[in-house]
Amino acid sequence: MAKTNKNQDTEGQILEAAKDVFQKKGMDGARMQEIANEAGINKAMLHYYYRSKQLLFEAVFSNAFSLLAPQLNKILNDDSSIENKIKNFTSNYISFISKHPYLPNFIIQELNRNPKFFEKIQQNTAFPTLEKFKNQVSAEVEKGILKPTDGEQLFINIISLNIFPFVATPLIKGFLKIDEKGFKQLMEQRKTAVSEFIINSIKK
Amino acid sequence: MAKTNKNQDTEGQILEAAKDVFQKKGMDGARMQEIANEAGINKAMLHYYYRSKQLLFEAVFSNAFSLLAPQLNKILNDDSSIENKIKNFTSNYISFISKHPYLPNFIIQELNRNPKFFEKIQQNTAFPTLEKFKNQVSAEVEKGILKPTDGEQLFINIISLNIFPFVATPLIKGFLKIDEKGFKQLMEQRKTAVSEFIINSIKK
DNA sequence: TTATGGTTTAACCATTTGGTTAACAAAGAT
DNA sequence: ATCTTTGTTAACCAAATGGTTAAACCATAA
Repeated sequence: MAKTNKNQDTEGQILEAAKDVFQKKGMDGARMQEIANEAGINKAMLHYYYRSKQLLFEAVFSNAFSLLAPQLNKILNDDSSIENKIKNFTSNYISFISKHPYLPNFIIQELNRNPKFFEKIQQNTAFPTLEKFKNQVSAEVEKGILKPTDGEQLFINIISLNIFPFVATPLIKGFLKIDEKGFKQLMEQRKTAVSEFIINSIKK
Repeated sequence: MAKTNKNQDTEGQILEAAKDVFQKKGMDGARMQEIANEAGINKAMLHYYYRSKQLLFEAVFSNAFSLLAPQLNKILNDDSSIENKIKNFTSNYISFISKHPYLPNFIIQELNRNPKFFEKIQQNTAFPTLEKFKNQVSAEVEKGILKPTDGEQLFINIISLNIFPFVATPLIKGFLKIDEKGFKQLMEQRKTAVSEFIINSIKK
């Protein structure tokens, strides 16, 4: 069994290895040889399947981004109340990122390196927009459910509180003098602490 | 006038150029030649004054970090009330970073690349600790000024809300469909919006 | 004036790195 | 069986890059 076909999904192995290396080291720090080693194949295969480092990188980046986009959609385009959305998003997002710890930093870093990537991605992925969220905030303010609140600022606050600790993990570990275990505990607490913090602030 | 001395502070020019290049491109993306060009001198001078890329980088990094540390001290080791600290810090920090936009991302990125830097820095710089802040939060909770609040989580929230938008600028510009001007406006609003948001949440 | 010492430069070097090539291997098609 | 296509590899290449060197430069102390 196994090994009937020659190409045991080499392409997939490459993408997997590339994901690991690129997410840990970034475009500039990553080495094609290291990706090949990690995939257990010859370096020439990387070019056979993906032509260039740049294209391989873009494949990984698109992939990562399209993993994150649906997460954001949960808060932007869903029909529950703002309060429920915040609760769900916070808890889900922290769970999700705990499984993909390099993801947010990778995306942010590479977006800073080359902001044009955003446009490139925007076309491929089904892209979340803010309109609905802003309207919903206005509506709930009007109804007296929320205090006067700017939807854009609220959106920034939500993603800041949820994403930042995973982007700045070493900084937080350093200041709080905690190790990986302590960090995980803290993030576990944040699944509820963050949404409470936000809701306390905006709910009338 | 001028040009009496041979070494017109070449060392300083190098550091300045290195700062620019390293902060924009990171350790891996930076090129010694580019730093030399930006400083308008021969590449060999970089090695004459700083021995190696690694050491030049560390000089820049230490410098950047010791610029940021005092900012954090404002919130950690100062005698005003929690509420006032948050107000002052938020406003000051956003002003400060607007003048050094690459700083937070640079530090976070390079700390992720090599978390050991933290220890290296911790020895040099007068290093802010969380003890005082945590005690103060507990005290104000006890006195009934604040709702029950965990000091560590509050600290994370404060720095998340203040720093994240500057780390993830391209992301935010993308989602909100705004340009540099719109972004600056938004950050200007945040000088008060963020502290109100936090205080609304924790004040009894 | 001329040694002297730090400063600066052009040329050079070894290594790394992304990418290519040519030969080979394994299936599938005929 | 043999031809053809696809997958895979070792060896190779040119460019880039961090770093070195030896000579030139130049302010100044003797």
